[in-house]
Amino acid sequence: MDLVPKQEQHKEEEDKEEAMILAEHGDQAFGHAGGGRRRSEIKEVDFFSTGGAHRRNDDDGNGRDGRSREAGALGRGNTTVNTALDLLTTAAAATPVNAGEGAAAGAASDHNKQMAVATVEGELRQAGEENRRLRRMLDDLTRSHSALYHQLIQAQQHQQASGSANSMLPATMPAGVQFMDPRMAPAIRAGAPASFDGDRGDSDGGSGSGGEADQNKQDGTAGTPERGENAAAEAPLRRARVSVRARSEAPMISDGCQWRKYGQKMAKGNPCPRAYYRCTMATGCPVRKQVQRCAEDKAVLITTYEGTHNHQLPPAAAAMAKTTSAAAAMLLSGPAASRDALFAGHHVAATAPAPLFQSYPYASAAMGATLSASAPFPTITLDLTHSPPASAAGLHLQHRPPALPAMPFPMYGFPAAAHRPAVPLLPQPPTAVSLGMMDGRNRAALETMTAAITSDPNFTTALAAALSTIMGGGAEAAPRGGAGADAGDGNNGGSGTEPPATAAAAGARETALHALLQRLHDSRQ
DNA sequence: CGCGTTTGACCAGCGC
DNA sequence: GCGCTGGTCAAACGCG
Repeated sequence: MDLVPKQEQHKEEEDKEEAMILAEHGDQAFGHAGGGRRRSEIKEVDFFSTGGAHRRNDDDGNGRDGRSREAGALGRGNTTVNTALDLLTTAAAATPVNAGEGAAAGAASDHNKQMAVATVEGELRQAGEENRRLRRMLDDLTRSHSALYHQLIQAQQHQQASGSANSMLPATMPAGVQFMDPRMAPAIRAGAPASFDGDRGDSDGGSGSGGEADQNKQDGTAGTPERGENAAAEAPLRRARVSVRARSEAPMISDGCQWRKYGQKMAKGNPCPRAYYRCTMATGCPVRKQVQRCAEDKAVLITTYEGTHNHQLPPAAAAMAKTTSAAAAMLLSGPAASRDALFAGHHVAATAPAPLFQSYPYASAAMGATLSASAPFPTITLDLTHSPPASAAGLHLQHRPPALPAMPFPMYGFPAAAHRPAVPLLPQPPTAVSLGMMDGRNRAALETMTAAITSDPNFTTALAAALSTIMGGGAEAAPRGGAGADAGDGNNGGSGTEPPATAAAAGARETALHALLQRLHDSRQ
């Protein structure tokens, strides 16, 4: 698990990124001086698509070639943080000055040019200060995360020392992380910081070789140590389920995986049939899901996930898997008191160490998550259907509005609180965007975004990536959309009717991220 | 013809 | 032990 950014292999992209930043900021500055737009509008921030993170508008004449796909690894887990933001201040400032030197046609013209240059320099200084401030925030976040992670490792070690080998892993490992992405387990147990692992879950997710390897994992005694060593412990945990409630007219929410329907039953107390799907992205993948419409509100689609993927996931699928894994982790590692109360009558395999859950102080409330005590298995429900009313205009990006909206949806508070418990980011009730008011495409994209942001074990990295992306300038709202469109397209099983994310969804993401940043900023003042 | 869906049958767990 | 329910299987069917 490499928290260390892949700086070497992405250096070239970063260099190009810096050039892009320069161009854009220069454009902004002149635009401002001339009464035009103050800043280039950020059109899309895509955390997940293969190319979206670096996709941008070509208005500045620096259109990207095919390398953007490769560079897009940032959204899939490239932990590279563009920390070269300050460079634009000095480098960009030099450009207009030089441009002005050779154009001295007259005294009045010179004066105007000097005024313009002064304005530009002021703008650039402001931008530089803002960049530095953001970097400080990022550093703080990184430190906070490291501290929390250290707590987690300590808890693991403590558990390992005091408990049996079998009980250790389920007790300390977020179950979903373990099962949804077994590759993370060794690194976590070794104390290595987890990284936004989307890059590994996507690159060859659908390749035959990967499938073979996955099959080996599946067929062998253990593709990963924990599968073999903790087979007994896995059994109960695998029964944990994560249910996602979302308003959708589509027969199935787009989660990036391939599913095959293997059954349908009429469930008691619900006129709508329940469909059973199993993951077909790899042979033998044990993950299954149930899809059923809510009896009370047929517009609400209830998707329940169970099991662990034994294969690599495309970005979109990884995002959803992370959502479920985070939820499962919260479910299985939550504070004993509340969980036991909720799960009275259910046996939960292990008790989570307090430090682990301390990093999720608001998780349940923030995510709108509810725990079911009546379900046959421990089930956590992520209710994405309820959210305070808000203007749909919140979907549209307002570039640094005076008063940024609150978190677009409850889950946004989760990571902030998770990794900066000392900063009261969450207590405010969520307002802004109601998922229930969004159309299916926006919602799917937002859910995907939510997934990555809220469930990523290394939120700092995710935030860093997002910051880097945003600071990189306005990304083009590509027609194919972000949200792992590439990976999300060839999936959805037979009912793949959900379109890729839209620009509106990207706008929502931007707004959300701005809100997050604003809260971080406010919290520090 | 291959693949995915449909649908009735079968099985296991649970409560009474 | 029996019945109910959830979950899965597998043959039949439909579609491209």
